[in-house]
Amino acid sequence: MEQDGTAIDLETSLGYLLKEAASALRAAMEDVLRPLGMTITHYSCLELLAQRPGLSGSELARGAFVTRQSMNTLLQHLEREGQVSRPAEAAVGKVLPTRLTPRGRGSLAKASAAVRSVEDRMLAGMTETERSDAFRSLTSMVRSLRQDGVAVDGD
Amino acid sequence: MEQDGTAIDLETSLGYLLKEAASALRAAMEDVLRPLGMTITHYSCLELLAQRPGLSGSELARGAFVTRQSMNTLLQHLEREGQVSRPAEAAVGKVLPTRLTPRGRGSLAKASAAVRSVEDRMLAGMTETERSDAFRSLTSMVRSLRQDGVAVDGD
DNA sequence: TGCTCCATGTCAGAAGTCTGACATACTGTC
DNA sequence: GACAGTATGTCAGACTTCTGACATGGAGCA
Repeated sequence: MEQDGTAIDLETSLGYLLKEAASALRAAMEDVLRPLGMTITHYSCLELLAQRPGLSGSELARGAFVTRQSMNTLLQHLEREGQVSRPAEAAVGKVLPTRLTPRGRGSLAKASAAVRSVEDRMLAGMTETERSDAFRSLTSMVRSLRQDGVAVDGD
Repeated sequence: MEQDGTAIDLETSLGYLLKEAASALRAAMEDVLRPLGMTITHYSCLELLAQRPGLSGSELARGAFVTRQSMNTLLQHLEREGQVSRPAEAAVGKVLPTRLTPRGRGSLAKASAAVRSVEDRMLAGMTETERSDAFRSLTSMVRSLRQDGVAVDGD
């Protein structure tokens, strides 16, 4: 039971460091979104819809890195609150294209500014080289990890 | 409501890319840990204890990037299952130093091997330059984001 | 000593997300 | 046309984590 070879050194593990960075970003985003009564998934959903109106629930789920069931719960909530709108029935297939309402756009404007301040702070603490290195290496990490079926929506 | 300046371009956002990479890693780890009946936080807790025996609940929480309340729930569960042990009362202060039991070490051995396979796959898909670039830029991101109070345990 | 401040452990309840399951609709393959 | 395979939306239930709150113990300071 004492094989040293199987242990993972957390101090030098790239996976641990990635988790640490993601955790720091998540905490910082939650800090600025909480005063607005918004969660990260909530914000992500609105931001995705602003950039690509008409996205389906499943597409939004993939873009926000949650299951389509979780996104469905959120969408029903947002629809009741009047932040998004969906047709009662699908025009074609089962896909229900979702769109932002003016109210949703208003919520997003505040949230987007708050999130931008976090991202700006993050970028301000990095050199130009570090930024492009981060972009390149993170892209490579994603590609490596996606080799087999490791989709978020795993059913 | 239509200020283009406030929107965040998800395609080029380093924050979004970081979340994407972390999500891919999380999904890959869950895929290999689920057959072992273990969650990521569960595994993280055991791995931390293996490297630094006697860690307190709060310290484990910080190391696993969850609140101390969540870690407490997990520790009570692990204690009932006989994977970790804690003294009934604190020797000094309120701190309850936690240690792995032989059973816990056994669980960790399997989990650690599984997680290592994921990390190896990730690293195998990256060049040596990308690995060191990732380490450097992620460290910089963490430092930038930690500037103000963005601790995991936020109370 | 007495006081304030901070860290820890814990309980209770709420919120978010997940897995499992089902019905339905499109796609391509024979 | 018939079929299997895949994708979507949804419901139900369970699990994990979170926020809020409280009590306790140590550290620093007047």
